[in-house]
This record gives sequence, C-alpha cells and structure tokens, in this order.
Amino acid sequence: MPRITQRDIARLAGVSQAVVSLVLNNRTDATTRIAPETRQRVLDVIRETGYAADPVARRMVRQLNQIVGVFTYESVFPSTSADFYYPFLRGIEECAEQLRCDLLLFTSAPVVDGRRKVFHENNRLRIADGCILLGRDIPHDELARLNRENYPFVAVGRRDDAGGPVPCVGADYAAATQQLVERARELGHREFAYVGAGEGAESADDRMNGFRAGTRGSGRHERTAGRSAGETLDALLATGVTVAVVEGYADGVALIRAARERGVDVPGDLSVVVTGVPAESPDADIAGTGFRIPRREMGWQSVELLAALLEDRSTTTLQRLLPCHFVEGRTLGEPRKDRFD
Amino acid sequence: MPRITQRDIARLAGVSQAVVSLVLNNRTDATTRIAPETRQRVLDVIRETGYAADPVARRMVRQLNQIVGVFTYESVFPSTSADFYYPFLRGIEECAEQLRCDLLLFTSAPVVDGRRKVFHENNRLRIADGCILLGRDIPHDELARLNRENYPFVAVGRRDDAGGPVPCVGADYAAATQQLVERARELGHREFAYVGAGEGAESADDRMNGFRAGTRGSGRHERTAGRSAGETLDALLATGVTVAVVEGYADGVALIRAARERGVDVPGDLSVVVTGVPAESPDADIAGTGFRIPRREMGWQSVELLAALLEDRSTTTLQRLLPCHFVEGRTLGEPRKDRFD
DNA sequence: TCGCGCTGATAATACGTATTATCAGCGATG
DNA sequence: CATCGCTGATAATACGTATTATCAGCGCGA
Repeated sequence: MPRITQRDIARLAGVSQAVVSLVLNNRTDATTRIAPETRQRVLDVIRETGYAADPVARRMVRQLNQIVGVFTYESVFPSTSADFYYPFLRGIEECAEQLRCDLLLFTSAPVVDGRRKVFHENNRLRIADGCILLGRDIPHDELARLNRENYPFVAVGRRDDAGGPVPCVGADYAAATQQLVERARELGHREFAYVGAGEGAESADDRMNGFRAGTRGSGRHERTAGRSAGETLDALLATGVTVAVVEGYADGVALIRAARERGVDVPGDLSVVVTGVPAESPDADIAGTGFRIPRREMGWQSVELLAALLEDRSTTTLQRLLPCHFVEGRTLGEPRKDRFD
Repeated sequence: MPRITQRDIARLAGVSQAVVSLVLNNRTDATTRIAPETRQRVLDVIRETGYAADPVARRMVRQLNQIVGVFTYESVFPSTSADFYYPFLRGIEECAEQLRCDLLLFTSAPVVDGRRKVFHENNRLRIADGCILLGRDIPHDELARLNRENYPFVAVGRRDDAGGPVPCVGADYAAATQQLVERARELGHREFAYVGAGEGAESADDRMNGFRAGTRGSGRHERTAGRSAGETLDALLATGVTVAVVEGYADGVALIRAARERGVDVPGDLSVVVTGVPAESPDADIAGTGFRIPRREMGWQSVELLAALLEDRSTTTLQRLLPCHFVEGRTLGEPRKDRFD
C-alpha cells in the first residue's frame, strides 16, 4: 500500500503535480493563478482520496523541522528526580505547543555510567532544529562543543561561558539568596551560615555569591558532604549561628527535621531558610521559608529563547535570569533576645 | 547558517557525495568498494565536522528513522493525570532507549476542547516511523483512520476493533476483576456490586465483564456519575451488598473515606476492592485491596510491539494482554456472620 | 592490440513537495 | 500582421540522502 502522492492526485484531476501543490498551499499570488473550476476539481479529488501531504517531504523543502530537541542527562521519566524535571518539562511542552513544534526526546543517546552523552558517533542532534539541555550539571566540554559547532541550543539553568557565552535561561539565585539574608538581617539576625556545597555547579556558586553579598562577607560556610543533618545541626549551634541558609530543599527539610527531633526550636533557636522550595507539593508540616524557583517559567522561556535564536542568530540577550519568588514559611523568625544579653 | 551536508563532507574529503553516503552506511558489499584510506579520510572529516545525516532526508529515501512517535491525548507533563501517564511513559522511554530510538512527542497537534487531535491538516505523524497512542479514551474514528492509512501504531490499553483489529498492549482487567470477585467469594461473600461506569471505555467494559463472570451475573451495578461517594455508599448499604468492586482508584479511595467518616467499618461492614491501584505512592492510610495495573510494562511492550510491526508488517499477535498483580490491602475481609443468621 | 576482469570511484536518479521559470493560447492594440 | 499583455497551466529544479548504473584506469592473457 504505497502512499498517495501529489502525483496521484494530479493524475486523477488531470493536472500537473505543481498545480496540486499550489492548490494545497492556497497560493493566491498574482504570479500563480489557477482557474476556479480547476482548483475545485483538485480539491474534490483531495477530499475523496483523503490525501495529506507527506510532512517529511515538506520539511525537506523548508529548512526547519518544527522540532525542538530535549536532551536530558538522566532519564526523562524516572521516579527519582521526577520533581526536579517535570516542572521544566511542563513549561517546555506548553511553549512548544504554542509554537506548534514537536518535542524530540533524545532517548537514543548512549548512557555512560548513569548519564547520557550528547556527543557520540551517530549523533542525532540535527534531527531537531535546536535543542534544550536539561540536567543538574552539564559537562563543560559538551557546551563548548555545541558552541563551536554553532548548534542552536539553550541550557536550562545559568551556565558559565564555554567557548563563548552559553545561551541559557536561569533563575537569579544570587539576588534571591541575598534577599533572604537581608530579610533575616532586618529581623535582627547577624550570625549567618551557608549550608551546602556552595561551589561546583553554577547554581551553587550563584547562591553562595548572593549569600556573601548579603552577609557582607561575614557569614560562615557549613558543608554538608559526608555529614548527617544532625552533625550539620551540631556544627551550626556550636558556632552561634542564628540563621542557616540551606542550599537544597532536601537538605533544608532534613535539617529542620533533625532540629525538631532533638528539641531545637525552629525558628526560635535557629532560623532556617531554603534556597529552593518546590512549586508543587512542598511538605506542609515543614512550611519552610525561602524562595521558589520558577521552573515552569524557565522551561517555557528556554523554548522561547531557542525559537528566537533560530529566527535570528544575532539575538543579543543570550542569557536570561528569572526572578525567584519569596515563600513565606514558618522557619524564619526573630533571633532570641537572650543570646545577645 | 546552512546545515552541513554530505556534499560539504565530500568537498572537504575530495570525494563525491556518493562515497560519503556509502561510508556512512558502512556498505561493504562486493559491489561497492571503497579504498581504506579514502574511507578513513571521509570518516576523519565527518568526525571533525560533527556531521550527522539529516533524518528528514534520510526518511525520504529509507522507510525507517529510528524515531518512535508518542501521541498523548492530553498534555504529557500535566500536574493532573501525571500519575496516570508517567508509568507508561517510563516504560516507553526505557524500551526506546534500549532500541536506540528517539521519542517524538506530538506537541504540535492542535488542541480542540482540551484534547489533541491526531488528524488535522498538516499532520506530522509520518515524521516518526510509527506511533504509540496514549490516552484514557481514544476516538474510534481516529483508530479506524490509522488502520485505513496503514500507519504503524500501537495503542496503550486494549481497544475494540476499528476497521480491523487495533494493535495494542492492554491489561487483562477482565481476568483480574474476576479474580477479585472469586477471592471475595472464597471469603464467604455473595452480594456484590460493581461501582463505576462499567461501560463506555474498553477498560470499563472489560472490568464489568470480569465482574459478571465472577458473580455469575448476579451482581448489582451502582453508577457513580453525578453522585457523591456518600450517596453511592448509602445505595450500597441499602441493598445489602457486602463487597463493592470499584472501577477507579480515586472512586475507591473516596468510597472508603466516606465510609470511615460515617462510621461504616471497612471491611467489617463493607469490603471494598479497587480495580487499579497505582504502583507508585498509593495512599498508605487507605491500603486498598485490589490489583495493580502493570503500566510500566505496558509502555515497554507497546514500543516493543511497534518495533515488531515495523520489522514485519505481518506480525500475527497484534494485541497483547498483560496480567495484573493482586495487591493485598486491608479493605477486603470476611462478611459479618450476623447478616446471614 | 584487443578484450577481459577487477578496482575504486562518480554520475544519475529516486523519494515527495514547493517554487520558479517558462510556455501556449488568445484577445486586444498599434 | 506583428506585438504586447494577460491567463492558466506545465516543466524544471531544489531540498539531502541512498542506491544503481556507469565509467576510467590498469594489469594481464591471448
């Protein structure tokens, strides 16, 4: 059962293939004229046969595929890290839908020790017009190569330069984190600690920079790597800190839970602010104070930026930083007065 | 910035476009010979440029593209119905990954009153080699048209014939539902009611058929449409039913909650079995007895079946039914003896 | 010298659609 | 009659890749 083509339609209608194409595309230019009865004859045959143009051949002629690639460094539909990915993907899908684009998930990319690789033999990136990169951390060399090959892409999350500026849509962690610190300062806090890696990924760097700006460089830094939440808590209390600025949501929740378990009052004895509260289903019993990352909006705008890049390669603002929204919780309060008596 | 083509590669390597194609496809027939050094030169240029064949052009010539289409009748990444879609998608992704296929999400399909439409002008189905159809209910006419156009597809969930058998991977609701009833019967139950639509979608039909088989046609049928869970509960208790076989998980949970609220003991006064307990995050406080739908496995096998169809159009077993797994909960018990005294 | 077989490459073509250049026919005008 | 303008259609071509037919060159045997 071979596919019906314009040639078949043309034969049935007694015209040439070109006429069929012109009718299909509703061309009414002054240069291309088609007699009304001829047009009608062609339309009739098309209706009778249920013909539909082959999109592949169509994309052959026009240069764009209307396909936005989505490259995720882990599985797209995992049970773990689902909460991380889905808000981004939701925004991506919504924008693609509006742009009438299809989404191509690069599931064919080989997995090397748990992570996909963009570049491999038989790389299929070019199936898509461009690509959205999604991942907690994206290898610097892959970004550099994408830039070098002039492949249109946008990273979700701010990225440092890699052989030139990296097109990306990030969240303004620096400003949001600084704002958290300032807010605590207004309540009377003076002893701050940043809890988390604070380096490595751009997102950690940004938070740390915001923290430094807010604390005028006076804050402490408690790393969590290889430590239990309880140990971190001990360290914080031992140093007289009154506010912990926690890098990840999970770490923040763990810290608050640990405090409750051993009778440390939050925020009475220790205030905890979280730099990243999930938009959906945050733990109600925790009610952490902090800011929300506009993940869905980031996904949306990354597709929008990609579309802009595809339309005009000289787009000036390659990087967008979206504001985070303050979340009022119950884990930030005034410091105990007696500490300063 | 025009795309790199085989012609470019050919020019850089000092050969003809045909040679590039032959090298790329690793043709080693006796009829097509390429000098080792020439092959190497071409491969070098390909590697340096990061060239990848245009799948659209490739699709023009060949028949397969290593792209599996995924058509969802609602958004892929919604907040609602997320629990419904994701297990399927996870299986789909895993299988595609193994087959080295990419996934194309048809987000370009226009949305007509909340639902996507497969067939519309400028239909892009044929970009993919074939397509997985995902949706609670899929319009019969679209299935028929897919069959008529001889487009390779597989529906997730069993479907009735539509101009011929519909390739699908479903769950054996009939057998699983019947098994639930039999189990209740062994405990001494004799008065059964099916709670839910029981018709309309194939999945409801199958459950109802299994219910009828298990009850030897003696069971009642309580429809839920337009009724609150409390009203349904009243109707059940009024008719002396001892086991409610509930169609949907949400309805089952609602019924159990309603019973608890008004002091009706489950399973003491009324046993409730649910025909579809989610694999992930079922409500722990409910602990409903019933069966689990192998959603992930269904997703996996639907891709596998599609691959089989693409390889060999004459595949005999177009329809697969997977077994459901019994879930031991706390909502099915022995009927009260005094009812029969 | 001619023909033959073999190697390694190229030219040509097809896939289905969109677009451009071209062309036949015809009435009107000079 | 020659020319022009206009209408309505067609032929030709391009898009990028895969495949088939063809071809140049060469060594070798008759």
